[in-house]
Amino acid sequence: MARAATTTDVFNAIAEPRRREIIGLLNDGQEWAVNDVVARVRIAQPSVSKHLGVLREVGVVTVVKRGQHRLYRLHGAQLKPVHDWVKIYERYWTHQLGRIKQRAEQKTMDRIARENKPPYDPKG
Amino acid sequence: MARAATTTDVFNAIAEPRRREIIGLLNDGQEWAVNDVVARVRIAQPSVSKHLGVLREVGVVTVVKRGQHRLYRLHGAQLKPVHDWVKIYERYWTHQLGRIKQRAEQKTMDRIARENKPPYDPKG
DNA sequence: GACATATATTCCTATATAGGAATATTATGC
DNA sequence: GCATAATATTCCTATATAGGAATATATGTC
Repeated sequence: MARAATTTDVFNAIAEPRRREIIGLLNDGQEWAVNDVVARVRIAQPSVSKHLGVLREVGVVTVVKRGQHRLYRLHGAQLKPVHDWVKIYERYWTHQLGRIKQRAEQKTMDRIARENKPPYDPKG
Repeated sequence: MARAATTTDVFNAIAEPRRREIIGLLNDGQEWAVNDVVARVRIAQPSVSKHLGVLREVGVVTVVKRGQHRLYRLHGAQLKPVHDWVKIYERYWTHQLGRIKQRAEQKTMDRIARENKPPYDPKG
């Protein structure tokens, strides 16, 4: 099987750094014509159109026609699943204990982990 | 150019849902042997090994050998860049205004956006 | 209608997957 | 040393990119 399409979900869509860059631009709450983006990120216009297309397919941007322009707007709420997912792991970098205390806690976890393993029977 | 390698950064690594699933398992603070993971997620062992390899390359998991086992442990701090990035967009879904107020605010933003555009000169 | 502007689409290529199957590697027990 | 267990690696294939180049499709202007 190949890798999932970039349009499969928002996780795949934002894996591409240029798409994150574009999302960052649109975060000013304004509507952006394609050429506005082009002028800022210095990616060729067809590539920008394609990236915007991917973002639109996953709902991260919306688009309206106005004259010969297509105005893109960020629909940031679509990024929530990423936030929800990664938030689960927040405690790994926030809630800063001192290094020493942290290491002690780590050792405790190690011991507990060893005592409790295995959490289930692979052959069950 | 092809898509960036899954091991390029953590954004690419977590785009694959099965890898996120594995990360979720390891979040119990314990060490997991490969077969423990295999028994839980019902992906073939070679695939699990490969997924763990990708996660290891981007530093999301660490591994130690113990006997014939390889014990994988989550190093969740490596997920911080994802959190930092997506946190920028938190205001799109938290800080809940009522629907009506939200829509009014939206219209205000629309007007401001129109008045202020363009924020720079594409031909400058 | 001719022409320019804004944007999308098509065609191309190199590259890299994810999974399956088979096999290799490493460690353990006897 | 041999069988077994645990894990990694290799080989295969279908698929899907991202970007470049060229072109197509509106739309606006005179």
